[in-house]
Amino acid sequence: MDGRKARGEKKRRAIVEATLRVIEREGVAGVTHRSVAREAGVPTTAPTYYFATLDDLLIATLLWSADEICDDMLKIVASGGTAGEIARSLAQAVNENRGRTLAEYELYLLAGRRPELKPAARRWLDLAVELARPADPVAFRAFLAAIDGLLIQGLIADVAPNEDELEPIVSFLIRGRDDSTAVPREE
Amino acid sequence: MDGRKARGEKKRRAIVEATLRVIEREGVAGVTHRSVAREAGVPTTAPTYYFATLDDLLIATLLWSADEICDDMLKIVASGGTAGEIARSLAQAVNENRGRTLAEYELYLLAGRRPELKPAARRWLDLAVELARPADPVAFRAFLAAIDGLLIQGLIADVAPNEDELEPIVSFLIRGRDDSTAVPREE
DNA sequence: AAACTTATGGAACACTTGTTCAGGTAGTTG
DNA sequence: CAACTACCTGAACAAGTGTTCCATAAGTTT
Repeated sequence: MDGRKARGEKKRRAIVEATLRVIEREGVAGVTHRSVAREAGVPTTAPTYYFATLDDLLIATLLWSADEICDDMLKIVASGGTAGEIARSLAQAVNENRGRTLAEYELYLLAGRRPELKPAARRWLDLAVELARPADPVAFRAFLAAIDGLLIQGLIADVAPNEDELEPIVSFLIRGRDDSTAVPREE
Repeated sequence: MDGRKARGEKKRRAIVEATLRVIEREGVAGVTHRSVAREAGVPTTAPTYYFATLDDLLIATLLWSADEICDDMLKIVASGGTAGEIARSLAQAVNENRGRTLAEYELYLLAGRRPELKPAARRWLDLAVELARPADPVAFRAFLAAIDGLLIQGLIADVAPNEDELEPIVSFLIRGRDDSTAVPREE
């Protein structure tokens, strides 16, 4: 094992994390080699060294962000996956984690223009289907679509909705899915 | 009436339309004074002349795009507003008009970072509520959220969904709203 | 510890960007 | 038709961009 490579891997990840922070703060438009380097506290040319092109850096950030989204979802499912849990998570996403959510959607749209990124962007959707094994696929797809819509609309609301406002909507979507299996399967 | 001003107004609008075309093609990232000028067939400095800053140009484009979205929605409502009509519209948005839809969502997110743009970005939502006067506001909000979700998820699907795939989902969302006003499936 | 390899970073380059500005031009007015 | 004014634009500039390159430092192997 080469210690040099290990250190490199670490710095590489630090750069990706810094990129996500830059996007949270200034949007994808604010991502430049220099701004990322400043944020990560590495030399100006480090991002160029680790990522052939600026695009590659954004792609790596999207992939990493996609992983995090999946992790978050697993946590929600693990904690029961009730309407209340989901509503709390959504409320957090558009309030405390507003910047992060905004960043995730900017990266989401990036995938709209890069076919090779699509699988990563929608990984959480596939994972959700796999975990829930919905009895009524149509209702479940409506539910998943509404999640995205609630988040994105929460981002452009004058005051972002809180848990209590979201809960009835989420509840409606779950109930509508199939009354007999109101709660998603646990593991 | 000064003919000079009339001509200016026309050119101003041409620049905004060119901006939207650039966003469709290359994304917000591709918008520069020069790229817009090239697209509109006007001198390089014309965009700067008509819009104090590049931001102002994007803002004007968002406002114009918001108007168009509202127009489209009015058309759908005028044509009956059935699940089938809505599904056809959504299918068009993620297929024939894919670029346009992508552009609209990029501008949407722009509003997430510019509070003053939020009202314009969600105008179609307010208009929808006004037109529908929903009996069940919770269900209607779920429906509106799902619209956004279906579009954005359609943009990152490997193959965008067509009218027939969307119709059951839209239908489910409308039916859930209020069983007594369920729309009979045609075709 | 010497030889070797790989990671690293500062300086530099060519390029594009947003924006300024002074002059010219077209439409309006007396 | 001459004077005027408001609109418009081409050239130019300073600032910031992505990326290259090579000298150097750091780590590994012999």
